[in-house]
Amino acid sequence: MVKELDEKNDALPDHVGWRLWQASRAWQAEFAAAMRAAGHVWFSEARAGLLGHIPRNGTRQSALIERAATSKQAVQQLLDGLEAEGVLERLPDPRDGRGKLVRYTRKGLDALRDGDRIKLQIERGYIDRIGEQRFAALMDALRSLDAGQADASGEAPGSK
Amino acid sequence: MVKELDEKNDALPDHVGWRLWQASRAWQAEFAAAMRAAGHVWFSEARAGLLGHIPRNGTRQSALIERAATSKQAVQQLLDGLEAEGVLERLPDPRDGRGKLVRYTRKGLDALRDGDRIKLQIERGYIDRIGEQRFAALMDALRSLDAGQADASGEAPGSK
DNA sequence: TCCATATGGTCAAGATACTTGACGATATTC
DNA sequence: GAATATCGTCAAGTATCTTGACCATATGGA
Repeated sequence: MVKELDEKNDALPDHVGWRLWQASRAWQAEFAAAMRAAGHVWFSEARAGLLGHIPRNGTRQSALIERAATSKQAVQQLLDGLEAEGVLERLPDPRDGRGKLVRYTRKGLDALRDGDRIKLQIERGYIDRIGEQRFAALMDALRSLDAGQADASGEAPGSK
Repeated sequence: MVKELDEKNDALPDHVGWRLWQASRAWQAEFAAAMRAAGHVWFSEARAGLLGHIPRNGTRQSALIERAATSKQAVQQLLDGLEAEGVLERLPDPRDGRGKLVRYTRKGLDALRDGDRIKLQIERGYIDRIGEQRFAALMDALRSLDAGQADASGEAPGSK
């Protein structure tokens, strides 16, 4: 592999968005690999994104749709898949004949447990890499960022 | 919309991975919306991810494949699309009969220019939200994280 | 020089994730 | 009750990415 001279590393991006994207991708790849290695072969990033919005005690499907920033149909399809995998189950909502409740199965709760363990492992790795202080500053900044936008931002698509 | 009592906010995730993912998604949504509003309707996140690996003076397709963490076929398909949109063009590599060079068209360079402007706008918004210091700490942590892993990490798939 | 092997790129087919549009069933509001 | 809104589903299409197979050109060594 010859290093061409006229292709010297002419500035790859170094702005917040790029850095966030790269960091997020790296984290997800590491996490997904560990989850699959732990036997949760059904795991995918899209599914993880949805599960992140489902608290341990379950939720109503409609509430889930509000939280996730996608269309209700996308949420539904992910739920279909997770239900077929036996990670979740859907029950009729006793308080609303139209609604459904989503909750974890035993298998789903096991996955959450493994996920928590893996998260801690990855976090330890990060602290080793950049130090406790930088890591704390990172979390602080990310939390502030989140808090600062909660209101504005965009509409979920497909909600016609 | 009635607030059910037994559904009170039972801990949504608050770990690095989740925060990074949310922050990354928010940034990308904001950026993509602004790009499309600026007339670059061909813009998508996947395409942006690829363009981020193409320096302004172009690159060889094979070098691009090394940088992007996906299969050569995925890269090719994205390039096909971007070429069809007139954002990029591919030329035969004069130094390697097999190779191709990828470079921006006028349209592509215009988009890069608008992109730079939008990035700065978003960055200013972030600084307004969380303050200069937190923002600097965020960038510092993200850069350290990136530097600290450059070596390890995973193989690109599909490279059989 | 010629052959084996590696590399750069393409074609094709399938899986996943997501989007839009249309539609029933139940709630809510007046 | 009737009009309207909400909840969920079905169906079809698009974008992205994956794997596998395949040529064409380079490269390295006998």
